[in-house]
Amino acid sequence: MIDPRPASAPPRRTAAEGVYLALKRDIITLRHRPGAALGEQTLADTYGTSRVPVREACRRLQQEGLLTAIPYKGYFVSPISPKEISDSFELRTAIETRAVALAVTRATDGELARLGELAAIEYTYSDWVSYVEFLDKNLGFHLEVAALSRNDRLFAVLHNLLVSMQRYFFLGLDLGDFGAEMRGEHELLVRHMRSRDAGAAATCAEEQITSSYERIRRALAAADNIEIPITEV
Amino acid sequence: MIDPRPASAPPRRTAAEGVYLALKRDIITLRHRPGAALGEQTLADTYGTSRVPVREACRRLQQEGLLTAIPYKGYFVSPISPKEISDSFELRTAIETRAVALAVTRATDGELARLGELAAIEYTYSDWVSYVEFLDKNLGFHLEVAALSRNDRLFAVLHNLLVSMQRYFFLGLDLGDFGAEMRGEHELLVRHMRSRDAGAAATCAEEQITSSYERIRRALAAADNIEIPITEV
DNA sequence: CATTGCAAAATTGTATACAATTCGTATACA
DNA sequence: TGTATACGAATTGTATACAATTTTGCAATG
Repeated sequence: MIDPRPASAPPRRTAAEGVYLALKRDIITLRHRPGAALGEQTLADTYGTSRVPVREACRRLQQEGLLTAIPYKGYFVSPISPKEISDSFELRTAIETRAVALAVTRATDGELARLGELAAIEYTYSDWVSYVEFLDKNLGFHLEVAALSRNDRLFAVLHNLLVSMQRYFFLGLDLGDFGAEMRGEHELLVRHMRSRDAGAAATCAEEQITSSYERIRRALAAADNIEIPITEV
Repeated sequence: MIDPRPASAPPRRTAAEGVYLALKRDIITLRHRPGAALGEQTLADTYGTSRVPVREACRRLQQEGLLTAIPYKGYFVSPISPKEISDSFELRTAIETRAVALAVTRATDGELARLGELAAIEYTYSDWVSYVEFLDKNLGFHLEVAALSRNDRLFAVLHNLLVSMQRYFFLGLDLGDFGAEMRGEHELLVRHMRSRDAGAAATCAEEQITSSYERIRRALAAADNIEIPITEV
């Protein structure tokens, strides 16, 4: 008899898993500001469990780059520096452009059609709720592209990267009114993919990632004088 | 006062760290065959510690893809499948070609000169010791290229990937007599980098990674009839 | 003979206690 | 005043005990 569980079993609902998810959410949404000091005992008290599950959660988040451990000081929410943002986008470009090219050669027409549906997302400017919803759907779109590459290892790495990059969008930066533009970009990308032009699709993806980075960079520069939680430890 | 420790502090010599390193080495060198079953208690006995440090080590190795956990069965050394090898090389190509291109634009002449020294490595065919030594130096060369990209995040991901791929070279496959050829490839790559031609260097790197993959693929196909620890769980 | 129920065994998850290490600070001393 | 040092506080690391969950073997039953 074959194990009835799906290939990648969903993690059991355990205390460690709970702390991991809650802490991750709180870090990504910047409820814990970059640079904030945490401690195993404090976290254990906060989340109502003991230090052991907290340790496990923190080690995972550390490996994902969201937490930084300083021995005998505690855990710290990894600071967001301009270089970290730049590095992340650079790595993302390297991986995601390849993912797009691979997806073009491997995805079925049906899958690309479905991807087109996922691309039809926007947000309304200065509407926070709509913006957060958009972020979630946008992540889903890019993860789907990654999945269509049919490369599990690539998917895992890109997934981790994209999730940790979500944090940048919660900085409260005024990126501007780009809902429609981004939707257009997404749909253009899918169009290139559906016409099975790997080169054009990859180039298109690279341009879009670059312009996304530029939007953040500009907003960051413009917000230079206000309170941005970019810490220098 | 600035913390006198280097930016990335070397991990303390702790029991968990010890188990992690030993287990990782044993997995990479295939002392633990792919598919082999391990268990927390067994490992704790083996390495002379308790289950807690073992758990931590296993979780890390799991995230790095070297271990697979099956609930209430134990940990298993991740099997090596043709698809896993293919996926890994694909991801490696995506990241390393970009690393090379970035290094070309960012490394100093001195750093590239030093890289040229690291490139001067060979192995003598059918000499296992020389081969293992070569593997280590070869990893060092590619890691140095990654470091010269000046992208910490890219470095971390590529580092993890390259280390886990070392396993493939311990399968006992007869890759053939390519010591001199690979040295030539390395030196050609460095030459392109020193002439600051990012495009040529990236293309060169991609070709070399592909040919490395082809060597493994051919050897794997040739060894199809003999005992290769490619497990299907 | 297949299926179900159940209890024992195995494994993982969690809490707690304690050991080990490091840091900060106060104090002694030159 | 500057420096060394010793001690206490804080933090992480480890072991052990126990609880929770799942698997497995076996027998009973249709």
